[in-house]
Amino acid sequence: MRQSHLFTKTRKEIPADETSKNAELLIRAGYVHKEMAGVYAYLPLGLLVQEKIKQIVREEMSALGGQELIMTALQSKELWERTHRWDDEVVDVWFKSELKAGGEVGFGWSHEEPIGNMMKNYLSSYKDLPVTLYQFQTKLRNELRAKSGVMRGREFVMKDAYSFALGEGDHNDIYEKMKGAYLNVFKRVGLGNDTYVTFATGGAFTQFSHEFQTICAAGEDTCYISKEKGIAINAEVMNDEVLNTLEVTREELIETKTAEVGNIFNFGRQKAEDLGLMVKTETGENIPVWMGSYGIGITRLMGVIVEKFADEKGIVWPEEAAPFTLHLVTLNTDDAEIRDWADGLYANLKRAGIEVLYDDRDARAGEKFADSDLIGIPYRVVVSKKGKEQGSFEVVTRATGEVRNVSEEELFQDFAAPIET
RNA sequence: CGGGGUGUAGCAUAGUGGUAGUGUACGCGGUUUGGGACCGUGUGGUCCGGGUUCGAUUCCCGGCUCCCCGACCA
Repeated sequence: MRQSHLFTKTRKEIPADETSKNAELLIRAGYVHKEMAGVYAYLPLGLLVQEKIKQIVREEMSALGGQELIMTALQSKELWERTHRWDDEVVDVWFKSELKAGGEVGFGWSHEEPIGNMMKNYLSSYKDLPVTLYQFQTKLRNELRAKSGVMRGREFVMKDAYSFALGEGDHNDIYEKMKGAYLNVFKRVGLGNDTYVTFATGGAFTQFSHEFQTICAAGEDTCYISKEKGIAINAEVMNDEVLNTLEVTREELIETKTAEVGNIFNFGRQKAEDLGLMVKTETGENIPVWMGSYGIGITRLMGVIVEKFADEKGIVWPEEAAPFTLHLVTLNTDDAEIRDWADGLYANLKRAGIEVLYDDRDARAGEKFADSDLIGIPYRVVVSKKGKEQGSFEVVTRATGEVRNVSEEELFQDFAAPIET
């Protein structure tokens, strides 16, 4: 994409109404627009990042047999009443509205009930199981207090998955696969070393649920972590009994601020029983199915990535989450020869399937570099008169600041996308 | 939801009971051109409703907004 066509602009000033690093940088660099407290629009650059993260999640969900769908934003009052979760006293994040024809609807803050209910149409025999579904949905939650930029909004994108299995064995199999898939996701977006499978409140069906907590100063949770044992315990369940169960001592654990980037939850048969989601067994008996639900906050994950990798100059995207792989920055744009050279390189890079943002603007070097640092694309390729004389480009790694001078041939060797076979 | 604060131009800010100033961004002219350059010039603004007053952006009341702390986060 040509940067001269990008409608967003960067800003030098820090927005007065943002104190979180993620929102400050995402706004300054032109990734998001704040519509109201806790509600952000995703602009072209922000949408590219969001789609990158979604694609990673999609690949991992697909790999374990998940099927993608999309449920509705409007939800049935009667359905939620059936599971006693319509009442504002029980669920305090509901947005609700009225139908003109009469009756109330809710705006989806979760989709466990609707998806479980819907599956009554499609699951009738043990032969239909197991099945895992997932979606990317904008969740609407009437939070009393939005905060931490995109990390805790009233409107946010979540990947939620739901599994349906005949028995505990099959369920556990899916659950463990899901755990592995989640770890792959966090590894791929560069958070592998700082993300822990965390023991947290289990609810009615199991002693624990598992959260995926990433070490992050801007996070809202507190965990006790042992790096050596790879164990993390959410402060909310931390006690002697839990320590004994997990065979770990208090002294081994370090108290750390974390952000919850995902969770996986086992409902047992209870949820299906509440909803009347039954299948026939081999012997003709009707039994409720075993359900699990699995979430990843896509937009929160984006915020966590910004928080963790940004430096004093701006955002630093890990390669797999970056809106583009290369930031092609051309200097000396008043020189037609240089401009043609850069235009040609841009065309070739695109043809080679490399994702590139081309800063073709007629601006000074300082401004272009400052913008490039702020936007945070992993590699910057500088085209200049100086380089032209030497027949090379300068490649700067955003994360480390490392500078290399490479020929066009070397550039393509380094960045050309592998041919899909 | 309890407590505290806030609101002036696209953004960031100053100031005042009597013509609202600066930076940035933006337009135009010129000098520059490898780390947000400079000179000149121009466009653009007091959250909403009520009250006090000859006159309110300023003072008072109410509302809304946004931010922070706490609570909440199944």
